[in-house]
Amino acid sequence: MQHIALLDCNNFFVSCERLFRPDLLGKPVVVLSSNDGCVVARSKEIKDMGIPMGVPYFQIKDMLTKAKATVFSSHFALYRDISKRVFDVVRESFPDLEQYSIDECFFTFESDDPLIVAAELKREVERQVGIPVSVGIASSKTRAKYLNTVAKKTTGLAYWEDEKWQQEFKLVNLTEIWGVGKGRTAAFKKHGIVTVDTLLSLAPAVVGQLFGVEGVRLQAELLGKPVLLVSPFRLAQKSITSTRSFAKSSTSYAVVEDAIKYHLHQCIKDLETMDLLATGLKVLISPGRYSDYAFQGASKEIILTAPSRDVFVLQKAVIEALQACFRESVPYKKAGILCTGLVSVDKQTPSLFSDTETIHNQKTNSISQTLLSINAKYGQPLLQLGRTETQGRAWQVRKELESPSYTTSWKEIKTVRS
DNA sequence: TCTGGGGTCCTAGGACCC
DNA sequence: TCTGGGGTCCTAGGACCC
Repeated sequence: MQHIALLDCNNFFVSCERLFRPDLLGKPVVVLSSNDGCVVARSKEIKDMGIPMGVPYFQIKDMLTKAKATVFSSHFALYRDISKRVFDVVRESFPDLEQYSIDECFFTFESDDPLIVAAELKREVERQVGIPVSVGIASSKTRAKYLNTVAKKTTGLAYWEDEKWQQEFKLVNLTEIWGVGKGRTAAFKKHGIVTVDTLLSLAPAVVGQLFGVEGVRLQAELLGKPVLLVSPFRLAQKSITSTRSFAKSSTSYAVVEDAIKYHLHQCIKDLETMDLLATGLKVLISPGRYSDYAFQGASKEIILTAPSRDVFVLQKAVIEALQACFRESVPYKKAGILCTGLVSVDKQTPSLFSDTETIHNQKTNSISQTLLSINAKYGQPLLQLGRTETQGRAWQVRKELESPSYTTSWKEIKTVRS
């Protein structure tokens, strides 16, 4: 029988931090989002205290201190590295896995006793990497997702026979289902639909009429008929963004421009890594979401005459766009760049109008390359075109509680004595 | 004082065309 | 007084996810 499994790391960011701080096992730990803004990962002890996901740090700081919780800023270089190690182990047994997020993957397999297969994999990941994982197994992705949450509450493994689905699934609240958020919950509720069985009792045509294609898809998936397929092939990425909130808002053009340049460089670095070019760029600037200026955000899109990742071409365009949408007197709290229309370098179509630009690009490309390689060697961002660190301090993020780079920097590698 | 960042997909509505 | 209909393409914004 064909099964779809979802393997998910338990409290992933917390588990990564604990890997190098085994003294924190069994103790309350949280990891914060960028800027030390919100809680994005919680240990079981924290969840048991009733602290919800995504709550602002400042609101629960006292509570955490009282509980003697350990608090970390997020450390993505570490998490990405550990993530890769987890999937490398899964890939040994299931080479066609589909990586769904930094801490989850789907894979398919055939077996009459799926729990044995999953138990073996769980053991192996935990032995080789040390990150605890849970596996849910079912006949559709949406069902597997749900069983993963069941697994997390029990032994870390879950698989249900048909009978069990009939009995147990009926009264599950739709809010617990993958793909049902605030909007869809409200739409369902308007028609008196709250639990899984009510949705399943409707004819597909009715569901389609009321809730569109997404509704029909969801209904089939919940019935155990797979609509979303597991595929190892990642579709080409469609956009790259780099955005960040400032530690303090600012009305200074120079500060915002500096942030924009920084994000452009981050995007170019990603384009370089993925060997892609961008056809469009968008400059995004916005004030604090909770300030009086909340709706004064602005953005400006630029369509390039030819796909590019040349820092000279892009920076010029981006600064023009910023000047066009920047407003004096608005206190900006966030800035960023969105790259769209990504194309791979070998599929690049030369522009009808870009004769001169091509020549220009060849010259400037080598300068861009040189900048990138210097930065890659010495750790970025050492050298950036037209940018100095003089404005940097003004918008830099807070990251006061970051753990050492145990696995990605030789300088910070852990010393073990015996 | 202090409220994340990076993605994808869908839909409604405007612009445009014949 | 009376002012088309149908199609495509694009974009902004919303919903959702981790």
